[in-house]
Amino acid sequence: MSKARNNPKAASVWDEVAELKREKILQSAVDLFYANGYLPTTMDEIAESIGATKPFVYYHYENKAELLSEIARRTLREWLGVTTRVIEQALPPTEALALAARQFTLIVLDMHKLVSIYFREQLNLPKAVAEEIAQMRREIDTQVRMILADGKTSGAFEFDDLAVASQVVTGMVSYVFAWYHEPSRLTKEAICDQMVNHVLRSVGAR
Amino acid sequence: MSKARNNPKAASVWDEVAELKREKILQSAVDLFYANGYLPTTMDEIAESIGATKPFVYYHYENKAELLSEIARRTLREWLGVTTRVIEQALPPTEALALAARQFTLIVLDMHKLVSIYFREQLNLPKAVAEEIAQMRREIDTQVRMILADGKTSGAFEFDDLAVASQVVTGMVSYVFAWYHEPSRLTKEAICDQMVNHVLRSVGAR
DNA sequence: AGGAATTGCTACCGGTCAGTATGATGTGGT
DNA sequence: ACCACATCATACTGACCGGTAGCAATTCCT
Repeated sequence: MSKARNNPKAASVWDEVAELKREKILQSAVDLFYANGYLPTTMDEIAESIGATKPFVYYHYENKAELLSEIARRTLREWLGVTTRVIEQALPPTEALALAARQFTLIVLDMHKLVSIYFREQLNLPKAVAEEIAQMRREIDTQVRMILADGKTSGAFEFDDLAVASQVVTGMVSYVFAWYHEPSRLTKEAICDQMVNHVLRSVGAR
Repeated sequence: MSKARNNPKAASVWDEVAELKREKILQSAVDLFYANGYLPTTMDEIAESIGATKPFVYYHYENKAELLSEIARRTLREWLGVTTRVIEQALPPTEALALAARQFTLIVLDMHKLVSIYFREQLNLPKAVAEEIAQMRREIDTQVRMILADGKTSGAFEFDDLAVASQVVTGMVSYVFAWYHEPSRLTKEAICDQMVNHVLRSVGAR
């Protein structure tokens, strides 16, 4: 996309502008994908909603699938970041799970259009990207299991099957995307607090 | 669809045959919608997969959206049936919630293709059907809240916000559709057992 | 200023697909 | 035997949309 320039200073300015355009396009795509779905949304609509034309979009993105891929990648990147940072801190299991649940929920709330699109449109991701995303999900799952297994052996948690518990926890939190919408009666912080409590209780934390 | 016939006996036989054809078509649609998504699936594919042609399908179903609508209706009908029957029994809150969670989970497992399609393709439902389905969801939510509120006032449950708790419970169970697939390491009964435990703990049942 | 590369638009193509017009075939009633 | 209707196939259409070719405008460097 960003062709090499002679002047490195001008190049960085240029890159910044191009990045801004890409961001505008993506935001437009997010709004439309969220409201009308990925397939029914046309590239013309995306372009029109920012007062541009289809070739403008194609100049900045390879194709339609690239927009969806970017949305999925951003979502998973954030989630993976949460679990990775929590693991690194080596906290006691209850605190680790509480922190992960809180941050995870906050991401679902803050990026809830992105998250919704990701869940709905997984099938429309190009094969290669789907595999890449699946890999990230496996990593997240592994890290969640580490926290849960840690808590089970230490007696902090109480549940039967590790795989089910891990899916229950991620499911409970992820599913917030399906019912949260703005304006909300509760603040994001209040919702996070509640979710942390529910998550902790669901795995039998004392 | 089923035109009135003179002979009532012949009519009932005819109806039975027609119903069988409709069912075959729907099963084919379910498999294809599940594997490839609603929009990418063509009516030709649905017809072909049962060795028929497109007009055959159109003779038995008004249009493509009717197939999706039927899938959504069946799913919601089952769920609503569960909560309604549980409420009717007027059990103590813990038992009521346990029973509802178990049956709800079992439906997600048994009809997991239908459930997956419903969640993914909600946006593609015709406006009228979407409203009809939303109404059923509200009824389910109301009934779940009744059970939870009952348990909270009686001291059997312990949680903060009723709306959040209700979504957490339904979410946890519904989300099973996202990770369950056959063949499964655990039996359906084992999964139901686990889910009941997680659900009860998540609302602080002691 | 002049030229070249970057950036964007107008206009079009090719393919797909829901839905249908028309007619062939079978089946039951009389 | 013959009609009338239900049932389904062949073949088509009309609309839509992702993607692109080719040209116009703008900008940046010298």
